[in-house]
Amino acid sequence: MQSFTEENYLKIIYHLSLNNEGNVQTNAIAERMQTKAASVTDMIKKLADKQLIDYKKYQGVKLTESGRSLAINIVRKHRLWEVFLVEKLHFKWDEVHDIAEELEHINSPELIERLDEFLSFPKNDPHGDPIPDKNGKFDTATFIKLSKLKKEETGIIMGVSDHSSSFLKHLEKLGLTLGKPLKIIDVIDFDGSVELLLETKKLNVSREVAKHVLIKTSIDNPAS
Amino acid sequence: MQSFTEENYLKIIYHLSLNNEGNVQTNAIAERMQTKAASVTDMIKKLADKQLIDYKKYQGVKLTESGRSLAINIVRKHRLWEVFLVEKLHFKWDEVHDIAEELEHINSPELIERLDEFLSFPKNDPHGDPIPDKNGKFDTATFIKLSKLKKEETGIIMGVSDHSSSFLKHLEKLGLTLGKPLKIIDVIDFDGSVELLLETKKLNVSREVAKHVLIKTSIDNPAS
DNA sequence: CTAAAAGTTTAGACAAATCTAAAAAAATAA
DNA sequence: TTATTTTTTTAGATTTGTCTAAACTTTTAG
Repeated sequence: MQSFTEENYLKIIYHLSLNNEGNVQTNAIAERMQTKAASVTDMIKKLADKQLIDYKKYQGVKLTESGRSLAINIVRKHRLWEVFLVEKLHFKWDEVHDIAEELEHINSPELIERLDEFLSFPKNDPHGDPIPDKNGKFDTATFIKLSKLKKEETGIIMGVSDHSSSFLKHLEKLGLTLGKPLKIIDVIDFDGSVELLLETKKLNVSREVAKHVLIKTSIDNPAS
Repeated sequence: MQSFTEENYLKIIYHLSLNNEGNVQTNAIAERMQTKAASVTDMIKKLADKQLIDYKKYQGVKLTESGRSLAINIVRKHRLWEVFLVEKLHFKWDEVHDIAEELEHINSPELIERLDEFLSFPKNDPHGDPIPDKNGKFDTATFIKLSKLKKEETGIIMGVSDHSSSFLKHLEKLGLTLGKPLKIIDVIDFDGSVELLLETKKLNVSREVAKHVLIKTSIDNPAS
């Protein structure tokens, strides 16, 4: 069994390895863990001893099969608890991260299977992220950033790539919530902001925001 | 904020102080914490520094107001999670203790208030123990042990004073579950075992078992 | 009331996770 | 390709919670 700290390292290494292909660097881990590079090196050695990561000095790290499997299980727990908090306890989507961050370390496979069932085996968490099943399999469908859409294109909001409370609160205020359909009216050259029709409402969204909203595109009435 | 370990010490000191009136002894804590007396002394000093317990060398310890309040909050969380596990996730009453032991340390007052509401503000946990409200108040009604009842007396099973899985499984098998009404047919002199009518079923219960079943007595049809 | 037993504390050590400061390796730039 | 910067590692220290062994109080028994 792993300590909370080890679990957090594994989870962070997993998330970092999704963004960049190669090995994960010490400094990147240190930043995410809010700690110092020296501490990361110490922990890295420990995780390598346990065969949870591959590590060669100065070359960064990579999860092994068992390390990856542990990390995905933590992600599964985190996202299931987020669903519970939003669906059952009526928390808002910007309020659940920190609580799920604690709950994800509760160690009881039986509990998680029953929770999954209680929630009717959800496929996605309240931010649209896919929930791995108990074997670690999950939808890898990647959505396109709102900022990549062109004039006239349409789609549905499927997720976000920034989970900060301030960003989520802002989206809420704009009405940009999961499942909402939208159509691009125009992309403004000057600042890259996006003018769009959200259901029936017209609004302008900054490029910064558009970069973190994930869209499933759809064919917009091709006959017209 | 307290560490998990500190919280466990407070909780154990609280439980021990319910049984015997005086101060709680180092060795008693050590036994419950599965640790050594020397370790307990170290922790005791730390908790005393934080003004969570009163401590004089060789004299045992006693919770202060704030220590007691923290301990009761942990008990509240433990019992609410047990209700959740049994009522919502359909665990059996003998399966929930260890999981609740982990969940009780999750630190989010908002979470606990919402959980309480989600569960419709239960007054008792699955073993009949009272759940403190958010101000730390709770029913102090103490029930009588089944082993204290006399021939002809009747009552309802309200709780248990042993929470071990083996004991609870045994009760389940006998049909001795919360809310069941019973009447004493006879108390056997030889071994102190109790013959009783449980609803319509006659059965014999050992003295050891009877000592850990808690009863609310009722007047048994005094007219007859 | 003293001697033995029981219970408690101290002293010194250890493992886990962290830190600072300094050394070493790798990457980058002139 | 050498010098500088960036990144990473090592060395040594700190904190938390634990331990063993020994010393010290308190309680109990004769």
